[in-house]
Amino acid sequence: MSESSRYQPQAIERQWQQRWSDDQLHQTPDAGSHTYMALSMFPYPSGNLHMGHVRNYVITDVIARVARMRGHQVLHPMGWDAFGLPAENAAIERGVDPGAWTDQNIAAMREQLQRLGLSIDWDREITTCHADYYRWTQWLFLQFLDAGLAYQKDATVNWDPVDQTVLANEQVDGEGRSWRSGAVVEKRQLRQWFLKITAYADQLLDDLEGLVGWPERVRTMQANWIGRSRGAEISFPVVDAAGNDSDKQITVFTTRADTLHGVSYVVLAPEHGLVERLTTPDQALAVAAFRDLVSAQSEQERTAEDKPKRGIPIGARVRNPASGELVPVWIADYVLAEYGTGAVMGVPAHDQRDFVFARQYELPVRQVVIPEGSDEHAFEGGAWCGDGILIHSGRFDGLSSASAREAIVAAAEQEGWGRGRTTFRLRDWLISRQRYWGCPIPVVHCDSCGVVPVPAEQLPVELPRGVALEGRGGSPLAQLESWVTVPCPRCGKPARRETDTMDTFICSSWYYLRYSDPHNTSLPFSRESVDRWLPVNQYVGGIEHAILHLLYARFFTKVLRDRGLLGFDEPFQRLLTQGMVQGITYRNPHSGRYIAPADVADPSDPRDPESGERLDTFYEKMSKSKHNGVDPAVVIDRYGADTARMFILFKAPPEKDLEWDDADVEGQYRFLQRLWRLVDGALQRELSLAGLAPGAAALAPADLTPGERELRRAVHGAIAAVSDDLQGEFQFNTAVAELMKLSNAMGEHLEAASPPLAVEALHTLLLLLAPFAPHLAEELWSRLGAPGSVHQQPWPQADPAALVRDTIPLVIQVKGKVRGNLEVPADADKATLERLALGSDIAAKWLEGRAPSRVIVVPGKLVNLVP
RNA sequence: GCGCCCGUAGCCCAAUCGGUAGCAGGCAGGUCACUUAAAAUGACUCCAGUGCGGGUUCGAAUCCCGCCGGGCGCACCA
Repeated sequence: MSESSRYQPQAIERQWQQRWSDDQLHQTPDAGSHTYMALSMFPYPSGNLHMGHVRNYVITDVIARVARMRGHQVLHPMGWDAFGLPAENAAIERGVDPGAWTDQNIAAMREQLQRLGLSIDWDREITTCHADYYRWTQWLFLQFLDAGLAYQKDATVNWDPVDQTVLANEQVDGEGRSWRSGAVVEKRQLRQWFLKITAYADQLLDDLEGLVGWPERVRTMQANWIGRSRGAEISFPVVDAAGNDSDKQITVFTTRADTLHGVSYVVLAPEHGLVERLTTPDQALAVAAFRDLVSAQSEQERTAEDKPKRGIPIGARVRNPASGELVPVWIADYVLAEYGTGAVMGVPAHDQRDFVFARQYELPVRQVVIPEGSDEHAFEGGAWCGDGILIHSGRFDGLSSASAREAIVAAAEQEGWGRGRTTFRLRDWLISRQRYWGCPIPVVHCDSCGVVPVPAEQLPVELPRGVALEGRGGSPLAQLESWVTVPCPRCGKPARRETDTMDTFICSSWYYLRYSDPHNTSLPFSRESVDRWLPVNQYVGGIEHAILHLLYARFFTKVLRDRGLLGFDEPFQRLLTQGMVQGITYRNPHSGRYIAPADVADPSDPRDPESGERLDTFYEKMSKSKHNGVDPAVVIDRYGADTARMFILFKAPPEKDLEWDDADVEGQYRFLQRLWRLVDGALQRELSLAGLAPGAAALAPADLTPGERELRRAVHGAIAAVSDDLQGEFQFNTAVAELMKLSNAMGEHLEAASPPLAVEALHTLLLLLAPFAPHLAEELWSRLGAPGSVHQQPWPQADPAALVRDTIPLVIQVKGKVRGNLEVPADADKATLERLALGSDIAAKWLEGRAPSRVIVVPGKLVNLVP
């Protein structure tokens, strides 16, 4: 018979990848309604596959493979988020063509990806920077334009001085830094294109509730970002010097209409449009100086919470529409022009910021709400910001805050000085970018006709090639006069193309839809295809897109639904946010320098190779600058893709961070070798899966030896456990552990087992292994003579009969403490268990003859005797 | 400041409804076997009482309260 052999992944992996590709094993079926779409967030083609990618795609691959074995028609595609600044920067630095550079990177990365043995349907690959894709990005933009959801406006926007372009709010972090370049953004006044995402704010928020397959924290992050706040707008008429109402008024937004009678001043944002018109001549100079001061501050300085609040009265006064009282108008740096109405009412008694401000400028503090059940609240520490009962509020006295808010809004609406209103923190999405390597915005500016959309049949508006990129700022396209000047599509007179390109997040807001119909040349996708495959059953990607991409994609889906292009509300049914891959990191605590692990002689006592200083050791996200990265290609070269896959899946639960550890990789490699030897041993015995009729289920349990029964229990226990780990929450780490357990049990019992049982065990092992280590499973499947591909087999079913035990160890507790075990029949009822327990030596010893006052019986588990 | 998540052996991690904390699994360590030796392999094995303090319960890693430590989000949003 065959000689024993060694597991050599390098020899088998490429061969199977080729075979699968030749056999079109991963092609998406076009018939059937039992569809399943498994999707990874597509990568930016940097040219280098890193471990984070590997983790992402391996997780999705296992999900796709299991779905296939469970009988679904599976769509598991891949594509490239291929517009973006790295290509343009490479062009500027090295003079290469961004398109060619990107295509090269894609080729390199595709090659690396294919080495992982992913079951991707490459026929559906999409690339966002290719005209056959971005043509439809432009087409969709025109849909937004047509729906009134795309518009231009002058606005204060975030300018990234490093990347030389504007950014959306979502792309600036809490410290005011660009998500890409890390540079602190500047504020600029520019005319820009926006998408009206705020029109969908309510839906985007409300529908989060239905996304039960999403991690709670992603949903909260989005809810926070959208930031709905229900309140009221109240208008304060501006009065003239004599105290009579003028035709002007200041409208404030408040969530605390109940505190209206406590207003002691009204504050405008320094940038508010009314400031100039309302400032009295005697205050004009001071106001101008103050506004200069404020505008000189960065956003960050201005919004720091601990910063003292500064303000100045502008001389005007307004009348409180509820009390008739006249109060002064101020401007202050703590009021933001962009939020609400850019104006607030100052209620020092009931708002901490107003309180601080009032103390500083000696403005009156008037209490109009008292905590329920108390008298007056002392204002030593600050404002009373909770709800309570109204006082000093005229006709609203005695109402609770909640009912007062309603009553005051009702009165305001009736009397015409206010109304209920909801505001959002969410801003419209700024999508213009002053860069070259992006999707051109398909509009033309005509002196006679204004903004004219490029007619759909003229799409794509192709990105001109051979543009000189110098990185000097300003839209590179604007310098290409021959491209810019076009006849107006409407009147034919000379007009100018829009020279900004779109935010690349637009491209990624709909790519998942295109996979359903990637070669469609008359539409971005057909309604039939998109409704057949989408929404995505399982989406997998990094948490860093919790707000950005995931919010934009949800917005797009809703708009396209309203345009009749698709028939669902949400794009991603379930979302798995995988954790980071971290590498061991050494840093010299004095110099702050990162030391590559290869330069650390003794990991148990890490020293700086130059100075000999002791190094700090920790795990951090892999990155070039920290020298803590592990190259997937190196791991695959050494151990094979299956080992890399198994390690990544086993080392940590998918949503947790994973600490890369070479020793553990080695351990996984050993496990796969054990499997190989296990099968090798079976081949020595001339066992075969050729007939594939295990027939073990037909064997009466009574005919089995104890070892065989143990083996069957292990086999079917593993089926049950792995199946369970792979549905609902994905617990790949415990699923792999179950495989190890099974292999351990097989190591123990396989040799002594009769052929049908051994065959059943081997068969099952390979089926369960297939999604995790697809090459090895296929190779062993083939070596055992089984027909076809292991990847086209149905997922195994556990036989409940195999799991049944005759006796179980019953735990005897006395007063909740474990005192011993008793072997009892597995099917014994409560009364029997109680009798057995009470009659046991354990009970006799610990109860010392007393009868228990209480007996708790948990069938199949334990009996607790309480004296 | 507000909200969410996490804390179990030296390390990574398990533990349906609250029901024997690990014959879940792995890494590292130790002993032994095989070997001339080593590697590889196999067998056995050491190690925690679940961050801390209370509470509920017959019984708490699991539920509740308060702390400590770590991570994340939001934060002058009216």
